[in-house]
Amino acid sequence: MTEPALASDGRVIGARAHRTRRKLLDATAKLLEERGALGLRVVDITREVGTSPATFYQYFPDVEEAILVLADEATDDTEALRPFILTTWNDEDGVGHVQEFVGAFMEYWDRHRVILRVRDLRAEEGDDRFWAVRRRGYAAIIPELTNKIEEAQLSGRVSKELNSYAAAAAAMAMLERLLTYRSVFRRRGVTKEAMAATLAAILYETVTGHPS
Amino acid sequence: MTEPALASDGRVIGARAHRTRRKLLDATAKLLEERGALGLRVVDITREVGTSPATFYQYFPDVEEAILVLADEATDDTEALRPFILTTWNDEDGVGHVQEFVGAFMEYWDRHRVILRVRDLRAEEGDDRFWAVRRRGYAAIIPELTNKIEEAQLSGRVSKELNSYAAAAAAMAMLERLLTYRSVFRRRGVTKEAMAATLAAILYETVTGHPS
DNA sequence: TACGGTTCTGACGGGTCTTCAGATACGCTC
DNA sequence: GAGCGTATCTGAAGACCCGTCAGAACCGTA
Repeated sequence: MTEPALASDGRVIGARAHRTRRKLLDATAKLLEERGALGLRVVDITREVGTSPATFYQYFPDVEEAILVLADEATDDTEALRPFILTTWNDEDGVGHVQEFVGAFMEYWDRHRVILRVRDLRAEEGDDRFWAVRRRGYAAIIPELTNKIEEAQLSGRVSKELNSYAAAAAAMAMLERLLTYRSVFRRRGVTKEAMAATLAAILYETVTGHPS
Repeated sequence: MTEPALASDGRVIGARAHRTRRKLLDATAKLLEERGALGLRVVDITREVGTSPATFYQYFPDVEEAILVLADEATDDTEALRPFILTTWNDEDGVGHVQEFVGAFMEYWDRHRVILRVRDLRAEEGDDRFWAVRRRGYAAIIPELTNKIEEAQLSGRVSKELNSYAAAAAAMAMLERLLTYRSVFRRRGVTKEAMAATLAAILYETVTGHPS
């Protein structure tokens, strides 16, 4: 993904244009952070960069497309999580491995939360492009979790009643969702570490069936 | 909540105005469904109702405020879930009770998904009003789940390492998140029932510590 | 310095936002 | 069921945003 960028007329763009496009993307991310997805206008983005609206349309048909590109970039970063999920979670330090995975996931989410939120909203609203990006992100993770659950089911540690895919998705959903609420936990006095530990414990039990 | 509505100049509104306001809210919900949160404009809402933009501003300072009202109404409906969570989940038909709760939750979510999505987005983006509405919704549920988990911890069925509040929130997060992905499960051949069963199983185990 | 292609933007027609002041129509009284 | 007062609605207007295009500015090269 993230192919060589094109201008709206289809031509391959040069170095200067690439820098401009980059600045526009960065400004989009910044304003998304500051004002949220609903109040995001082309003029604001270009003002932020110090260029004209017309320039924006050279590179993106609309604001949503710029967000889509950002979402795609964030999705590339899912690779950072792969190493943590390719290890076995069944050896003596299983819990430790899971904790590392959860830690990596938390960091990943922190890096990209603003974009991922909009990605997920648009995907849920039924936009196919965001849907595809989202799926690509999970394709790196859910199948591995599904495998782990199926292993656990074969050894009888996890009930065969569970649909392994649904359970894997549930585990991811839980992680993902909770990370958006860090501030709530903080207010309630739950530290980042306690939260990571709890998430890891639930994940460990759900996925491997080992008691935690 | 959902106090007697006021017009933007502060006066209490009469029956006719109430009907107009209602139509505007319904149109907002409808367009939110059809076009999503990003492409929602005042003109479209008023065109849908067959009135003028000026009328909209009689009742709401902006589109977001109308969505906030809808979110508040959806939150009132959380009451429908209370009966299912006030039962004990520790008697012989514990799993059955959990399944009923999950079923009710799925229906609740189906009724309000479009609104709840935006509510959560805006809450996560840091808007205090949406945040408060959201918290009110969970206040009806999470404390009860937290109690159940603490009970289970006292009887030694659930690890005392878990932060009970975080675990309760995790369980809710999982439910909530997954329900937005019904269509994915459908495509993968997971039926609504299988999904409900899997969710109930995970929830039952997480909250009561009984093996499922 | 002059040239050619790449990149940027001023300016425009068309739409939306938001606010008033004034028009309308509801529902109440007689 | 006519007339009235007020609650409610809206047309119109100024400001701003969208999206496009033709032409201007820029940059690298020779």
